[in-house]
Amino acid sequence: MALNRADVVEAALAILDQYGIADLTMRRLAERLGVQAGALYWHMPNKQSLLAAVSDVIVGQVQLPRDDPDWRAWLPDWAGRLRSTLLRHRDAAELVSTTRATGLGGLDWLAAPRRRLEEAGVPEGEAADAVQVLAHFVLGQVYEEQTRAQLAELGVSAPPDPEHSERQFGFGVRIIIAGLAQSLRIGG
Amino acid sequence: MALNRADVVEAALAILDQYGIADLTMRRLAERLGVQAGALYWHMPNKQSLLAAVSDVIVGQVQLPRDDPDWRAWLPDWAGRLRSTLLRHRDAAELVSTTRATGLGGLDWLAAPRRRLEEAGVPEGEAADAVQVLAHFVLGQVYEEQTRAQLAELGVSAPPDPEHSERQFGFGVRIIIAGLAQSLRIGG
DNA sequence: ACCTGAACACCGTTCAAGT
DNA sequence: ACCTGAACACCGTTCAAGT
Repeated sequence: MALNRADVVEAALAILDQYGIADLTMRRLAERLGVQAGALYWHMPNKQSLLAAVSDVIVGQVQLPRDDPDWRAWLPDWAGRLRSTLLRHRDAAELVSTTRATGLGGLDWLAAPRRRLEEAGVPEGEAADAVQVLAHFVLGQVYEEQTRAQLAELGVSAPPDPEHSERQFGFGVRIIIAGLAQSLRIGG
Repeated sequence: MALNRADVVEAALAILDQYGIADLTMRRLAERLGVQAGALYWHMPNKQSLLAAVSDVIVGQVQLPRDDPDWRAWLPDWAGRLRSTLLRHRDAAELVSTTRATGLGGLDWLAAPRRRLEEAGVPEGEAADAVQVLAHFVLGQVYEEQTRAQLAELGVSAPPDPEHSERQFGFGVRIIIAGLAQSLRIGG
């Protein structure tokens, strides 16, 4: 059977998970699919689009928290889910960061937290900015976690303490939520 | 005269500023220095180290704010200086982010803000975490600013509104400072 | 000590030609 | 419609050999 776009993206994600972003090359991907490298360009315009598609799949896996009347509980929950989804895929934070920066991703995965803040009475623009702050923190934090974990795998550095990462993450999220609560001066 | 490490790093920074990180290749760098690519490996162990060295030069250019009895004024000042230093060099946010994640940078450029918080009475560990939150935000924000600016240069997207970036940055910094002030419950 | 020349093992992308 | 084969223009890195 002939290949389709979804097959290509799925195989790319599998390579990412197993070998990391450095080994996610068009040639390796083609090999895994039993096809020549050039064939991939029938399904994708270029590598950037492929990476964006993989990024979309990953952030699409973030499950939204149940409704909670308190946005100060809902938002940390969401941030935690984003983090654990990223941690499930190798180099995911790096991939999602670059995709976000280039604006090539086709999924507006910050829409949900943005809407949650707007429901709480935060004006549109501020809700967008607020979610951006949180997203930058989560991506930056997980990026570092994932890089350090891989360096440890190579024996370059000591393995990172998972509890420390957890604490650091919680601390950052709390700070941002507290700052939001004060700056936006809103209720539940 | 024979080349030295400093010459190599300086030339690398010049290429970064002019052409961006994608064009900062060992071969182009060698060409600019009038030398064969292999010669660079006499001065640097590999490309990663070169990038880390360039990153060190950039973050080393951040000038510290004058002493201010109020850390709530000092820290935003520092964040603003970090941002403008990054904006002066093409792709600097991306470069510094990856260097930070890999831990290859030789410069502890977060030491100053960390110390400033400790002087204000924040316990060591919390000061480090707090500065980390701020750093992740600045890097993430500028990363996006720089990528969008380059996309606009290529005519791919509309040029970003500098006032919007400014406002968004100020908003994020304010949120984080407010959150810190509340979570750490410290004085001037 | 510092660099050349040349190679090795790769990349992403294009495109005429095949089926 | 979908893929092959082969090329183009690159990469980072190594290393014997030169000066």
